Order: sequence, then structure tokens, then C-alpha cells
Amino acid sequence: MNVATRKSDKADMSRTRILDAAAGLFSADGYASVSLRAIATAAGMKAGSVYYHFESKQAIVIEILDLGISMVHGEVRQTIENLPSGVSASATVRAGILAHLRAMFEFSDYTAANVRIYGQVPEPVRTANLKARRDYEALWDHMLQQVAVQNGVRANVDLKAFRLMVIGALNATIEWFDPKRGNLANLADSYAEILLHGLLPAREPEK
Amino acid sequence: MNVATRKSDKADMSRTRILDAAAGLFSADGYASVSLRAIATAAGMKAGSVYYHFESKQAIVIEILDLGISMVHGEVRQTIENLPSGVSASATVRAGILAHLRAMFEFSDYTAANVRIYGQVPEPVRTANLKARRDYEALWDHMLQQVAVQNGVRANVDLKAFRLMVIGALNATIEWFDPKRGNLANLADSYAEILLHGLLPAREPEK
DNA sequence: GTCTATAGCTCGATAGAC
DNA sequence: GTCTATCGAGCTATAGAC
Repeated sequence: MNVATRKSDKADMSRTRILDAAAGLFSADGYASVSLRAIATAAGMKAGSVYYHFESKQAIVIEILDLGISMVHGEVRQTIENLPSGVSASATVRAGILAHLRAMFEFSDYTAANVRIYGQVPEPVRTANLKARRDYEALWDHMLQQVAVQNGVRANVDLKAFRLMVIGALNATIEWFDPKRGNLANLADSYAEILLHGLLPAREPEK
Repeated sequence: MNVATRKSDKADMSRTRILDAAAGLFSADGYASVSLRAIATAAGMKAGSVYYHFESKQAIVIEILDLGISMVHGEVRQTIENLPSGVSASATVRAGILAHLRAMFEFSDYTAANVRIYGQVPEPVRTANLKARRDYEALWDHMLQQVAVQNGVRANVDLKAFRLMVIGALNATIEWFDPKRGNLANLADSYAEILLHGLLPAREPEK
């Protein structure tokens, strides 16, 4: 390992420390109230040093939001791709729900930052994050389309509404669920059970 | 109408203008990034004048968060209470879902502020808002309990998970639904349909 | 009730030493 | 790569005139 490589490793580690620190602070306190000095301190350095790795506070948050989406996207896509072919609608959706929740809480600082601060970040930051969001939504739409074709879904379920509701409901759990106190697999089962079969008994028509 | 009353009216109007302006700014930009000068300007006055009506920025946001919850709470409670007695599980839950969405988008600055900035507001503000939140959750729990007793729900649906999922899913719509472009009653129907009956056809067991 | 003026901070970002 | 020092700006909140 030569000097250049070691230098690069050190820079990479500092970059990562900055991102991790900023993600934690952003998700806890919002975007604007977190100062660069606070990020630097949490990353173990001084404010001025942060500018060696990032050109601005916006550049930091753009990278955090993209990482948050792509971590969940990657986990869900991989999980779905690894399912045996011909798997049922329920199994596919259940696997997607569990994978989304698992990734969300594994990288919770990055995903919580996404859920909590996306709506209040400067406009250029939102724009930069749009493609990643659209790509993840497309994964769910494709998955639900496959389910509809191969296994059938109820006639009066709007698949786009279903996708919006699933992602919205799963993301909202970041506000109250604590994986250290609750069982994540149980949470995924509860949510999947409701999303697939609903609240009401199956064979009774609505009164 | 005497002078004292007119004075009081004027003060009330200024208070309301400040709250409305602040709610709009908080929901759009987050808590910390909104300055008191910006609130004052949007309310048509100067920064110093705001302190005649509120003792601090925190006092403003506390009132906004409480109003946001209680507006939705009031609308849902009133809707449920006015249902004919003996109404079915599905009708009760559908009415609750519609009422929540209707109130949410009618008072959208206040409710969006709740959804977006609650997680990143100073701790004393969160504490002050806790009772209002617990009270609203209790309304849903009571409603779902009634539904379970009177009309029956599927055995493997966890009612607490259902309540958390409903409120989380409904609140998440504030991030993407625009009542000027979409039909709110249709949105409520789509969501109720999924929550009550699920994605899958009723009579097919899971494969 | 609303104004102006300002005290006392903290912010993002930059410059330049090491 | 990280530091110290600092600029110019903007912040919350207060004081006192009107």
C-alpha cells in the first residue's frame, strides 16, 4: 500500500465520517438548524476542514439523500430478484415490504433524513434527489404490475394509489418504531397482512 | 362596539395573521430556517411587533402544532359522532378516513407543519404537543375498538398496528397529493378500499 | 399595537499556515 | 488533510419612541 493509497483511504474515511455525522444530525434536528460547526465536531474535526471534502453544506445533504434512497432501492431490488420464479403476489409484496423496512432501519440516519428533511431542503437539493426517487417508485410499479399480471389483484384497487400508500405507510414507521424494542419482522408481517387482506373479514360484503 | 373591543379584535387579527403566515412558512421551509423577520413580513408587520403577540418563536410553533392536531381531531370526532347508530365497520372507518383527509387539506399549512416539522422542533415544543397527539390517537383506538366489537375484524389484524398505519399513510399524502389537481373523495375511497379489503382477491388464499 | 435601532450571537464560507 | 482566524451576513430578542 503506497502513500497515495493511504492518503486516499484517509480522505475517504473522513468523507464517510462527515456523511455519517451529518445524516445523524439532519435526521434528528432538521436541515437548517444543523450548523457546519456541529457536523465538523461530530465528525471529529474543525469546520474549516469539512470544506476540503465537500464544497458546501448543500453538497453534503445531496449525497446523504441519494444514499438514503439507493440503500433502500438496492436492498428491495436484490430481494425481489432473488425470489424463486413464479412466486405469488403475496410473497412478492411481503418480501418487498420486509426489505424496505429492513434497509430503512439498518441505514436509519440516512433514510430518516430522507423522510424528515426532504420537504424542507433548498430547491436545488430536491431536484438533485428526484431521479433517485423516481427510480425507486418505478421499481415498485414494475413489481406491482408483475403481480397483477401473474397472480391477479382486486379489480377496484388502484395500483398507483397502492404504491403511494405502501411507501408512505412504511416510511412513516421511522417516526415511531424502534427496532431495538420491537420486532421488525413482526412489524412487516402486520403491515403486509393489512395491505394484502385489509381490516375486514374476507367473506363478508360491506354493509 | 366600543374601543376596547375593537382593540381586542385588531390584536386577534394580528395574532391570526402571524399564525397563518408562520404555519405556511414552517410547512414549506422547516422550523429553524424560518426567521422571525420572514414571519413578520408575511404577516404584514415588522419583526419587533411580533413580540407584542407572542413571547418567542417557540410559542408560535407550539400553538401551530396544537391547532393542526385539534382541527383534524375535531373534524373526525364530529363526523363519527354524527353517523347513524349501528353503522357498519366499513362505513365508520371510511368516514374517519375521509374526515381526516378533508381536515388535513383544509387546514393544510397547520397540518403539513405537524407532519413535517414535529420531528425537528426543540424538545419543549414536542413535549407541549404530546397530549394533543395522544388524545387523537385515543379517538382512533376507541373507534376501532367499537368496530371490532360491533362488526368484527379479521383475527390476525393488530388494531394498534392498523391505527398507526392508517394515520401514517394518511399523513404521508400531504407530501404528494394536491386537492386542486386530484379528487379528495377518490383518494379517500382508494385508501379506504385498500385498508378495508387489501390488494388481493378476497376468496383466494395466499399461495 | 407597531415602529426603529441595536445588542449579542452564530452562521456559511474563505484564506493561508503547517 | 487539518488547522486557526476572520469576513460579512443574518439571527432572536429587547428597549424605547410614537
